[in-house]
Amino acid sequence: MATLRDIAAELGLAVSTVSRALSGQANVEAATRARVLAAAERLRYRPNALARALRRNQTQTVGLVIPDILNDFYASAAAVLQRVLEQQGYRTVLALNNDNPETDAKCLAGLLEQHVDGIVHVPCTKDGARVVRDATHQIPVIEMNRRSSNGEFDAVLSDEREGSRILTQHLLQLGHRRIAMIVGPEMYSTTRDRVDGFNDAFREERVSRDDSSVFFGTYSRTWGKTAMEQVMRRTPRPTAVYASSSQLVLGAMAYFAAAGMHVPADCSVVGLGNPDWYQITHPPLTTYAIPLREMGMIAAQLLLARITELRSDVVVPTVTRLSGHLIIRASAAQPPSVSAMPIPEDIDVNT
Amino acid sequence: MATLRDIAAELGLAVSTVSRALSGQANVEAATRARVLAAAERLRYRPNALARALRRNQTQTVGLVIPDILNDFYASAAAVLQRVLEQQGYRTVLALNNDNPETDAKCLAGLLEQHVDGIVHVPCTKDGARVVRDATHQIPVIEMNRRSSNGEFDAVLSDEREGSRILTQHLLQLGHRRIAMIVGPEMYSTTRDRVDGFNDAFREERVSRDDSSVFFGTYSRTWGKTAMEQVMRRTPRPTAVYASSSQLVLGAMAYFAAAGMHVPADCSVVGLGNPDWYQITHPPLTTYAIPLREMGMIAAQLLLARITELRSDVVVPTVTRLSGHLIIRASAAQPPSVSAMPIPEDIDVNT
DNA sequence: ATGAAAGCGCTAACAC
DNA sequence: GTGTTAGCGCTTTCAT
Repeated sequence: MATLRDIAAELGLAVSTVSRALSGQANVEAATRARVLAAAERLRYRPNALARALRRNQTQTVGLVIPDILNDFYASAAAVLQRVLEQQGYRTVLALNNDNPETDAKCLAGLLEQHVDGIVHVPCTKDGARVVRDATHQIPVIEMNRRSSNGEFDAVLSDEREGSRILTQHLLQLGHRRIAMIVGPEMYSTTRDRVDGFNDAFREERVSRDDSSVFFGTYSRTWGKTAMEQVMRRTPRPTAVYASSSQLVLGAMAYFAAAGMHVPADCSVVGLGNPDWYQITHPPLTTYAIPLREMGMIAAQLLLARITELRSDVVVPTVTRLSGHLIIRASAAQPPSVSAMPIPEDIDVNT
Repeated sequence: MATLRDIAAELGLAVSTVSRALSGQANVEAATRARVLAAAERLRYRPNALARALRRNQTQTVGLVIPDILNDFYASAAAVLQRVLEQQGYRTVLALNNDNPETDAKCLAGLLEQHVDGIVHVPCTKDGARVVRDATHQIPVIEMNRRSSNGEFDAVLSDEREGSRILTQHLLQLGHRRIAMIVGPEMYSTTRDRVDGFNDAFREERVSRDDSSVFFGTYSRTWGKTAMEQVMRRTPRPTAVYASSSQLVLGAMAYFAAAGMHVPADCSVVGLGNPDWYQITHPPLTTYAIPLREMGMIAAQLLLARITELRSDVVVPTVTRLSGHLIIRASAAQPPSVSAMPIPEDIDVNT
């Protein structure tokens, strides 16, 4: 690998001069700069980002810690975030925590050792990135999508409570009175927000929530299916289901297909989020789209701002909450006046 | 940030001793090591990966260059790859090239500057990662999924030609004679393989390919839809469609839904790949599943092997080609003896 | 078993 | 405008 020293030797200059020439600083004669550029080209010189980072004490790298790269929810935000940061000359290193606290801690620690300039984090614990705050070398952290309960960090969220309320209201206004809501672990702020929104809608519409219930589990396809089995065993049977993540939707729809039930004739369904394939489910899904791309963008910009910001005084954490929008397609309709359809037993959804 | 020097000062030791103690080397008295460990803990010492990398000339980092993080095709492989590498103590930095040659070159160059120890690359040009080979500092490159035509690199591929053949054969054996195949750009090795497999099947089944055709475009939802419009305008109309990527499937299915056509009654459909949602399309999709996770795993292992391998003698590039398997669901059936259904005009798929 | 010293490739303060 | 110097935090000979 050619280094500054090689160029300097080749040209009989000092390394510092070569450095200045290459990094476009003033105080270098035009002719000298030209010679340096030519030599750099000739020797195939590539700056060593490591050495530069060590010296300047900034890596031009940010860490992104998300639960799962296969989930459209995080991948959408990640894609935009990566692009924005790249445009500003920052690299993004991706770490996957699988919503596992231990893995999460490892990810964070790794990024710290790597001396990233900042972190965008989807927390999965109460404490969030406390590790980073406890570190001796402070770097900005932006929480995205979910929020830890320690309130020390900036956060970019979507208004899932509102989305949930709108979705539930839609169902209520269609005439549904027994609605099943399928969610993941209660410990995530998003889960609580979603449930709160669910309750808000009943309150607002002055409908008793007694006949409706919330099924807590995990945000997985399996739980979507299992929960549906439980839902359909209820008597009287719910007339609508709110599957609050794409994975849950997947499981729920698989259940209906395997059970030979028709949506929305036999049961209405609404989802949350809006991956591409929501358009081609049968029928296309009514859902509340969350502005994931915007969230990624804003998280990136906020992080950039925090990084370049004067480290001088204490900054007060900002919480940005973005609204999504209801997309009415065909999976939610009025409930049947009577529902006497028998429920099949032992359904195998894994086809 | 606490450094080795801080610990050394605290304990009245030399940095080198502290370094040895911390990195678990021999020649350190047990008592000394204990004191060092305690001090490190107390001062919240975190090793500086940058300094270590600069000194040791290896970063314990590998680069992964893929076209698109939102595409299940790449994300599946990426997820596994990341996990395997992490287990072996390597970080993965993700770079997205969008199948754009310029972006690709930038990604590669950036990774080189960052001194990654190796790269896994989905090439989008004839030359692939030639930039890396031309660099003065050689690092191993593994091509994944697609192959550049320069043959200098190891490659981990799936047998898409075979998959394509099997899928087409399935259609042929069901009785289809007019099959439309929708693909992306001819310049990708995968596209060519898929088309070759398509042709193989006709040859093998001794069926004339004259009534069937291949629609080249891009691997996008839009092209899936547009291509379908063109396909359905053909007379006589094809009885089956082979949409050779999930994005193309998405577009095609959206077309059918908007056109009010039924799969497979009005037209059979087969896909390629196997994202989760293929199970809940209406009807569930018959497809050829590609072992993406295995590919990611093998690419990771191969890269690790190349990295740790003696740099001594020239290695001859390995090509690993993995087979997938046909999944028969319900989207492909026998063709109707007669098909006289009119084709609707001006369909809006963007619902 | 421990210490001293050199140096990875770069930048930045300072001298000239 | 250019050179000299110091040093980022670490590993690794080589002495002792």
